[in-house]
Amino acid sequence: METESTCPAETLLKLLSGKWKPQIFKLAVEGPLRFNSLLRQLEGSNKQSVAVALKELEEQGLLDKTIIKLKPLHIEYNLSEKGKTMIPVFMQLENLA
Amino acid sequence: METESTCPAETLLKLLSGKWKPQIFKLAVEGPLRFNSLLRQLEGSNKQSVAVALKELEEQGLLDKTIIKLKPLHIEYNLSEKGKTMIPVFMQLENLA
DNA sequence: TCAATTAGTCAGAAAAACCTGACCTCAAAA
DNA sequence: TTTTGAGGTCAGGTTTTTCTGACTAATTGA
Repeated sequence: METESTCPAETLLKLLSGKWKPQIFKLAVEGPLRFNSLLRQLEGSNKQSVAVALKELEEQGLLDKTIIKLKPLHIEYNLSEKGKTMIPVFMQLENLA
Repeated sequence: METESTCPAETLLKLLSGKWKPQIFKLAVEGPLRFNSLLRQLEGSNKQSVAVALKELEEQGLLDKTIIKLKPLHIEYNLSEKGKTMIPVFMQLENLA
């Protein structure tokens, strides 16, 4: 993933660039994500790509990763505050289709 | 460039996916484009990539290609109506930076 | 203790995107 | 009539992204 650019919109588009990030982001808007169930929802995807996408979305500050220390101990990904600020743009994008 | 997707936002993001499309789109918002001058403005770019990006943006319906039959006969790319509907989203994207 | 589930990592291969340099067409200027 | 500028195309190679399959670690249930 490249980072530098002089065009702000380009930078933003890059946040959701990649084959799986837009879909993952959309699902994150709908609710918390967990690795294996996400993998099953993204038809044609694979562990590696989903893992990388999740890690990048987390590094970019769009998702928060939480370890849930209950019953079968799992990990949850939720939209961060920064992620939430992107919802309106994302929605506008959907309505343009 | 892939096309099919079930996520509308993804489809839209794809319209501006690729190394040069966001910059080209931005410049198109500012005014008509011509091939060689565009090439000079996009530092580090090359004929092939710019030609492909322009062709795709045109196919996607974001740019209109016009042959200007005057004096030195040239070709102009302008934002289409569909392209114009994307300006607000694009601007919002810029403000998120 | 053995198997299953969750959440990954890693190396290597395959596919997609991008770049380079040579070449082409058309029109006008020298 | 050779050169120049605009606007490209094309083959081939490099770089980036994505995918595959094997493997790991922690926890839990049988």
